[in-house]
Amino acid sequence: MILKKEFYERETITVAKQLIGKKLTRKIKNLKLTGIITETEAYRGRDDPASHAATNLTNRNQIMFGPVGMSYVYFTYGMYFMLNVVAKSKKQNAGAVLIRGIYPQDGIKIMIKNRGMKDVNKITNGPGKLTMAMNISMKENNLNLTKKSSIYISEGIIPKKIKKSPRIGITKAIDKKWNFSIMSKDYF
DNA sequence: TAAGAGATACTCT
DNA sequence: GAGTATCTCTTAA
Repeated sequence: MILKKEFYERETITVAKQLIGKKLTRKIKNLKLTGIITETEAYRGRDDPASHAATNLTNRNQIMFGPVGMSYVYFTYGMYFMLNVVAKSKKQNAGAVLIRGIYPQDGIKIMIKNRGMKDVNKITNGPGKLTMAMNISMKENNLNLTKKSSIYISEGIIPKKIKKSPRIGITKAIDKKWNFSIMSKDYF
């Protein structure tokens, strides 16, 4: 079951928490790569200084102001792509959830090849790593994740325990615990 | 095993 | 021109 648009049309933080344990699918031609989402972060709009959408509309962040359930891919640190899903309630002007980590399910061999390292526990446990393993780049920006296409998110497992932490790699609003994660042993 | 720094290019001011 | 929602390697203990 692919998650519908309504799933994303809620408070960004709620969506971030509920995306934990869901299944991310990436299709490349006849290849299928999937993984269980293990870590997410919520980024809101004007009320969140750490968010790209904290300032006015720009070329890069405009997707965060647009329709929910779309992908928001951007480039950072000169090397890495980040994968986000637009998610916000009707009251918010903007918002998105950063997918920070997955645990590989299908197509593990391909992901190992894309990453050039063998340890399955380390090939997709970071936002820059998973986009590399799944071959995600700016071409995957602004796609509809609620439809069966080259990327989508569907029902996965019910996580046992979700951990809350401050968000990673930011300097503003570090008091907000909007990072959610599970350990692989907490899947069931 | 932990800590530190370099790589590298795009976006906004 | 400065800063960045990161990763990996190197070094040292």
